[in-house]
Amino acid sequence: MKDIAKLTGLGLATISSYFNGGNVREKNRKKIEEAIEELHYEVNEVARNLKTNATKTIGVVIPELNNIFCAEIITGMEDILRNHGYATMICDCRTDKKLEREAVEFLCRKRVDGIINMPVDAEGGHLKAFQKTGKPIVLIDRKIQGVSCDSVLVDNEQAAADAVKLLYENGHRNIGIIGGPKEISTAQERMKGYFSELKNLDIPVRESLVVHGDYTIQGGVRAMEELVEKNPEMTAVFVTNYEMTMGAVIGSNELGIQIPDQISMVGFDNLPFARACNPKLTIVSQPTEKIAEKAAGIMLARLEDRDGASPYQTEKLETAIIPGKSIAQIR
Amino acid sequence: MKDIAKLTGLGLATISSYFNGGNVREKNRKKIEEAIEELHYEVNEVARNLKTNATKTIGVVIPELNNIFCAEIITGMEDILRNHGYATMICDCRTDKKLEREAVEFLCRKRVDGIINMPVDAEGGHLKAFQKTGKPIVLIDRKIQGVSCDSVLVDNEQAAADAVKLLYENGHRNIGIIGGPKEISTAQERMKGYFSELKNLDIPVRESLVVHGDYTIQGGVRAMEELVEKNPEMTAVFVTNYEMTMGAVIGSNELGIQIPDQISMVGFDNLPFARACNPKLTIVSQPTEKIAEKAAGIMLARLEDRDGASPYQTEKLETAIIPGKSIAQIR
DNA sequence: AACACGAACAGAAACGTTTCGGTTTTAAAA
DNA sequence: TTTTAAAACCGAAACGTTTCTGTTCGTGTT
Repeated sequence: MKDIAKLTGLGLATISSYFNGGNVREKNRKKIEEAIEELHYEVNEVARNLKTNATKTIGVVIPELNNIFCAEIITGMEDILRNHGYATMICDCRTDKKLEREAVEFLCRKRVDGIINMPVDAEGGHLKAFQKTGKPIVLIDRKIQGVSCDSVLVDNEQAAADAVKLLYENGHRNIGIIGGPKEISTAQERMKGYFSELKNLDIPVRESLVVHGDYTIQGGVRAMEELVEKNPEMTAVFVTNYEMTMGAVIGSNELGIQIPDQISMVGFDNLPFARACNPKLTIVSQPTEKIAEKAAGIMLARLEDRDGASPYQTEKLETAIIPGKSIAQIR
Repeated sequence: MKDIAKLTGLGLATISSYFNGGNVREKNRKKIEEAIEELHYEVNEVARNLKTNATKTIGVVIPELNNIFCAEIITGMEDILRNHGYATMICDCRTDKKLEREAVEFLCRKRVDGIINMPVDAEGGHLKAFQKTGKPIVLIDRKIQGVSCDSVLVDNEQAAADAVKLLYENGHRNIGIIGGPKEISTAQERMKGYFSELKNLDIPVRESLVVHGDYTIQGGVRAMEELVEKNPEMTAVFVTNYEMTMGAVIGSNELGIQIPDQISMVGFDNLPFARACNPKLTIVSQPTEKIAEKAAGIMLARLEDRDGASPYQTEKLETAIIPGKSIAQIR
């Protein structure tokens, strides 16, 4: 920049102004552009970062990158953020609370301008330190108790209720559920939707029809085996996340159970997989693209608006059921 | 840091030395640590970056984040890199050459210390500008002509040959192939492996058995339909990437073709999906974890070693065939 | 006790920007 | 032409480190 100043005879401030959209007289603008060309100048963002105390980088902490649900959301967010000049630093914490905390600390040290987090630790202790910096946090998919910040969620209760209702309408009364880890809010909500809809429909809850998996493929396999073994009269299963849906499909394949002839199934997430199943799976689909948009949008709003005082918002998005052929009409 | 100096009565250089693993007398070390505690000091990495002209950040440019193959590799790399203090900036270029170039430019502006790229543009023009900075580039999965740098690849030709051989051993003689885009090196190599193994086995090539897809699900569906329509005598199909494998499965489901009774299949990548298929799919599996390790390892070596003059290396890793139940023994 | 020598320390300069307060230029109004 | 307000410009200081060039300190040797 000094060289440019020298070459053009202008002051540093003017050059800086040029780069930051300030007002510069046309002929000077020309001179500057010539100088840039000649010197192959490129602004040093690091120096700028130091001075402005902002890195134009936002950190993303997620439980598993190689989980399509996460990957889809990140793809969407990264796109939007990058189009606004923000880089995305991703940290995969392998669904481990300790690693999650470390990831946040790491990003903190890297001085990201904000963090988007799909939390593993429902207590939220891992975010406390970062929050003290006053920089924005956006939670996605799962809510957290202690941390006051924006979040974008999905109406999981409604999603589960819809799934149960759909099965009911097709004549099913013995509907099993493969739920998620009890401490994760999405799992609680989906479970709640299941219970409330059963109650709604005057179907008594049977404990043996309720199994808790751990949101993994292997967990889905085991849960499916358990359900089938314990409930010979069961006619349908609702599986509450993608990995376990895969597991449930694997499980029924390996048990030799025909879907939907012997058991009907409603899965969760990932349309391509559902479509690749034989028969095509009926699933609850989450609006990943919208989640990404909302999360990135809120983050950008917090970062660009100086009137940061707007109250924290919680977006709740609707899911949809994508019909397949995995539900048998019975009776 | 100045405050720390003031508080301890030490000089700036000593404090800096303390933070960079230099020698500091024990009592001074203590003093410094107390001061840090009292001031809640944390080093400002941005300032450090400015001074050292390194950001401890490496950029990753890939065609699609939400493609398990990419996601798995990134997961592995990110883990390793972060454990060495490096952050990972991910750019998903949506399999678009123009976006890929923009991504590289973006990362260049962000002053990443190196770029790991799974290239979309086989010409490699998008990397030229970055290469001029003298910073390291590591190519993964696909090779490129013009750019001289390290790369870590997979032995695609062997992979394809293995698949064909396996089908042959099970009695198949009319083996179709769903190949990838002609300009992508992995697709070329897999195709080459198919041809050379056929030749090896004295099976004449039939043009109608060779279809080029575009590495997408939809492309796989279409390719499968085309193959089936054109080749009533075909008994087996080899599909050469994950998305198209999914597509081929979808296609045969929708055409009502039984696997493996009517057509045998060997797919590519993603064990969980293969296992979830009914029947379980036999696939060629790429060593994503190893690719990640190698790529991150090479990158770190380039960054840490000052004798950067070591010659560029090209790692070629072996694939494996994971047996399923999608191959029928015929004749 | 004097000496030498390496380890430990000190201070200033530099990295490349932005920004603040103040000055000059420009163009419109009188 | 003069006046005036706004627009454009200038240079120094600052952001928080690292590093270079010396200086001082500690320790073991004669």
